[in-house]
Order: sequence, then C-alpha cells, then structure tokens
Amino acid sequence: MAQVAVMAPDGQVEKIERDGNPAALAALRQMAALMLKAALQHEFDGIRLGAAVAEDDQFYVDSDKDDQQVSADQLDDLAAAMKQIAKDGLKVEFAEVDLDAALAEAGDDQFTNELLKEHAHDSKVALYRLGDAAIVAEAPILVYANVVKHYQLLSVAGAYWKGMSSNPMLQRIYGTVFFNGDDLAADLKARQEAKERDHRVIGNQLDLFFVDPKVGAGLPYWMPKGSTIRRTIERYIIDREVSDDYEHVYTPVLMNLDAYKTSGHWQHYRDDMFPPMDMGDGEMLELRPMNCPSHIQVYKHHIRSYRDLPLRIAELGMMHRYEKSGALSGLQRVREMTLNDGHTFVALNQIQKEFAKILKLIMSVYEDFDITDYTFRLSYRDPKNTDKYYANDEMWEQAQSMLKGAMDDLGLDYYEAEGEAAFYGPKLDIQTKTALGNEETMSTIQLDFMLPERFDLHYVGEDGKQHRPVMIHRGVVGTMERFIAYLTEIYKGAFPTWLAPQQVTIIPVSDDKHGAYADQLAAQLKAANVRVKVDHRNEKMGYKIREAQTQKVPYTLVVGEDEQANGSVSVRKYGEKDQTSLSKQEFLNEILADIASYSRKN
RNA sequence: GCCGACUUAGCUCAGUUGGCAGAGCACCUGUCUUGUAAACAGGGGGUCGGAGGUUCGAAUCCUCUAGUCGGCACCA
Repeated sequence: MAQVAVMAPDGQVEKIERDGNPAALAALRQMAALMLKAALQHEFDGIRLGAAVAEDDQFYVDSDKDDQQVSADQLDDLAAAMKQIAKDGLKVEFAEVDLDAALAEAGDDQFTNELLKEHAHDSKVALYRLGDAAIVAEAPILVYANVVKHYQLLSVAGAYWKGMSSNPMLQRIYGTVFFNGDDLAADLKARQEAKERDHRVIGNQLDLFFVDPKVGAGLPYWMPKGSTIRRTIERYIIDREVSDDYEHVYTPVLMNLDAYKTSGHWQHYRDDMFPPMDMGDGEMLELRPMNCPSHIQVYKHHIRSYRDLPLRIAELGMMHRYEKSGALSGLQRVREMTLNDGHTFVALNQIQKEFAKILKLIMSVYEDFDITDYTFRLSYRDPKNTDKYYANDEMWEQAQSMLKGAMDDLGLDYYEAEGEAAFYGPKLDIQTKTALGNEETMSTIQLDFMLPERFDLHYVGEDGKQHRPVMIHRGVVGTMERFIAYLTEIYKGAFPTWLAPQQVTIIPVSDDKHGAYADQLAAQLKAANVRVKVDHRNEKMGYKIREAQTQKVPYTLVVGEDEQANGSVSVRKYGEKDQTSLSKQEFLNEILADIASYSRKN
C-alpha cells in the first residue's frame, strides 16, 4: 500500500493513499505545475509567470517573456529541467511570509504580484516553496519532487490573463502527469485516440463533408454520404416532432433588418450577425442569426385563440452567424447552420407542462441515438453584467425560478451557471463533450417573456380579452452540424445501421459468374429501402472487404458459387472477423429489424 | 478576435546548408478473374495557400495576407 506525503494549504503534512486516489493525483498535478514553474524560471531568465494550476486531467503554467514566448520545441528542455529538480531531491517547504517581502522577491513580475496580493490575509501570504520557485498555497500539493517521474509536457497555447480578453495574453504550457508509467502511457494513448475520433478526421476519411477556405471559412459542404446521414436524422426528428403536435413551416433566411431591431438582436447580438445588405432603395435585409422572429411572423399571421395553445411551430431553419475566425471548428462551430428549431407559444399556466413535454422528447431522442453522457445546465443571466440582457428584473427572476422549479419537480440533476443565458431569457442547456474534451451545448430549452412583448403577441382568452403568450424556444438535436459532428465522434464513424450512409456492400466472388446474382440481391434490398451497393470493381475480394471495413459499412455480403446455388448470403458485420451464412430472407429480416430498432443493444 | 505552430498532388506526408519538386494511397490504362483486411505493370496529376521582397537562383530566407490546427475569449 503505497502512500504519499501531501501538504495542505495550511502547511500540515499527512500521508495519503497513492493509488486510485483522486486527491493524491490532484496533489501530484499541483506539484508538477510547481516544478514546471521552477523549470521555466530556471530555463528563462526574467520570465514572468501566471497561475500554476492542476485541472481535472492535466496541469498548466502561464508564462510571459519579453522577446519570444515559450515555444513547443522548448518543451523537451523544460521536461529535462523538471527531471533535474526531481533528481536534486527538492521538497516543498511551507512558508507564511509578509506580503511586502513576497512582492519584493517577485520583482517586476506583475502577474505574480497580482496573485500574491489577491491571496494575502493580514499582509501575509502562504506559499509553497520549491527551491527558488514558489506558488501561493491554495490546493493540496505533494511534498517530494522525486515522486514526480511520469509526466509529459503536451502543448503550448495562448490564454488571457485571468480569462479576460481585455487582459494581456500569456503563453500557457500544458502537461499531464501520473504516479506510474502505465497510467501515463494509457493517458497519452487516450489523447491520441481522441484525435483519431475527431469528427474532422473521420469526416475526411469517410468523405462526409468538407470546409474549403476558397469558398468560405465556416461554410461546410455536405458530401453525399454526410448528406445521407443528415437526411435520415432530419426525417427522424420531423417525424418525432409531428408525433408531438409540432407544425412544420418553411421561412426565409433573409429578413428585413427592422425585425431584428424589434427583436433586440440588432442591439444585443449584432457582433454575431453578418452585416446587413443595403438594397439601395432604403430596404435593409439581414441574414437571420436565429429563427425566432420568423416563427413569430407565423404566429402573428392569424388571430390566435387560447384554444390554439400550446401552438408549436417548427422548422429545420438555416441561419447564419458571423462567428469569430478563431472559434470555427469543422462542423462543431460554423457560420452557416441548420437548427432543429421549434417555438412553442403557451399561456402562462402551460409553461411547466410544455417544458416537461419538450424535455421528455429530448431524452427520448437521446436514447434512440444512444447518447448517454450529458449534463443539464440551468443558464441564468450574469447578475453583474445585466447590460447584456433584456432589462426586466422581474421577468428574469420569474423565468429563472420557473425553470428551476420545473427541473426540481422532474427530479433531475442539474447545475446552475450564471452568465450563460440568451439575451432574451434563461435556458436549460444540455451539455455534452467533444472527443477532445471541450464542453458544448447540444440541446436547449429557453423561456422567453421578452419577444412576445416586443412583437406585441397576443391571443384571445376564454374571457374574450387579449392575453400575452410566452414563448419557449427549443432545439432537440440542436444544429444538424454540431449534432452530426458529435455522433461521428461517439460512434467513431461506425454509424449504427439506420444512420449509416451505406448499409450494405455486396461483393461477388467473381464478377463474371456472380455479379448478376449480386445485382438481383441488391435490387431486393433497395426495394426494402436498404442502402446497398455492389462492388463490381476488378479487384481481389480481400481488397474489397478491406475497403468495406475501413469505410465502416455495417454489413458486407459475399456471394459466390454456394450462395448463388442456394439463394443465400455470407454475412460479415463491421468490426467482426467471422461470417455467418443466411438465406436472403433471413438477412433481410435481420437488417430491417436492426434499422427499425435504431441498432440499440437493449 | 488573441497567442503560438502549421499550409507541398484528390488524401496522408517526405523534401538536408537556398541549386532540375518526391513517396504511399487514390485516379486512368493493361494483364490477371479472384472465397473474407491491400494482385502486378505502366500512365496522368503541382503557380509548393496568396501577394510582395532578398538572391545569379526561393518550397526553403524576410514582410504582408488568407486559412487550418492547439488553446484562450466567445458560443448552437
């Protein structure tokens, strides 16, 4: 039972279990960060240093130099310097020092100065010292440097001081560390696998989509195979929505700018919008960044009665947002996207029920796609920066507490995040993680008391008087772009049969002898809406099988003498080495059942 | 947008100190006619992201610019 010595921020040292203990690993990461800081000080004279932080799965140190920032090819030297520190047998010493003394020691390093001042109590500051280096004592840290043996410095990247874009940018150095070599190797392998799982890599390998700077950054082109996946999902989600009494519409991607002035987008969201088009006769047209004003026009086109509510308007609505260049990423972040959008217009007393109905739909859809790794985030406005939002404190309080109440009633776990709301209202976001570990919003349900007021929406109540409806904005599969990027990553490109762009490859053993049988088989499958292709190319069987596997086609059928003679097929499933012999009908039954069940295991 | 790195054939990538632009895969043609992850041979394919500069000479060095990637900030 190995143990390690860990120092708490009050200087107390205790021994804790080393293996399988998250607290020990966190202390190790903190120690590695401190050692990296010491190494940076040692390697680069006069370097200024920001935070040295241990995160969930890595550590980092921020740095700033006068001439050139630390570059990736200097990571080896830094790692070597860390090794020397471990070799020298340094250990962490706790010190509570006068702030003035600490500041004097830090010299003209403004970042360290600021950190010290922030953490000072009664003009004293608690430090962990390691040789010449020191960090503010905040989180537990390992005591002995020689325990830090298995680490790797990963990358450098810019990061704003204190996470504020108005602050200077420092160079952040990321690393990973473990108590033993196997864990480190496993971690590095997982990082490598994450890169291979990246939807941009798989999207290229499987020819799903491309983005070409010559025709526009952030404007993806869907190739036939990607389009097939998308079309399948679009049909699916529309069917699900129709079952839930949504009414689908088509509305233009262009709209008069005045509508966005009325909605408040022009005031609050302008930076993310493409510049308006001046038509030369006083008319200004705007590429829509959201579909809500469009659906509001649909609502307003008729006089609405309380009997019409909840009124659910839905559309796969294409919209354009001028995302900053550095934010663009494959299909995950684009400038043109199609949202699986829906707006429900409800009376005040229908909100909670409708919210639950939408959430139920989302969770049911997630089940069909086998999406299990997600969290609920209640996104509120930032109380410190209310300028960003529609100004009506009462509305915000009411909407936020309604959302929270609804989640509590449903008994679902969630976390709350200030500053994540839309400008017009709070929302429930469903958060997932990309292959590379970045969190993103997949689905969303948003409460909106603002737009109905701005557009003066009303319905005639039971009492014959006019009442104001409430809008609920929601995206179930979110945008087609992001959703398919996400699916590509969780499936590693091996789409379940119902989504696979090509579901079956038929390989005749000899094209001359068995090609006709293969075509006949393909025709039968096509008649049952199976996406199938016969590989007639003049290539060896092994070659065709290999390609069917690398292209991740769910079913490969080989047909030769035996199959032709008794009307059967030899079936090989993706990722399996074995094959089974089935009659044509048995195979058809199997694949149709597979498709109908969304290929779920249970 | 910001910091850093990168950009060479359809794709993945070599290209030394500045000295005739390469490989594998893919594609085309031919031979072979095939039983579960890559047959053999030949061929075509490039303003080395773009613009300017240094130089006798630039894929290579410098400046600007666009894009991509890693992050940060922002966000579906």
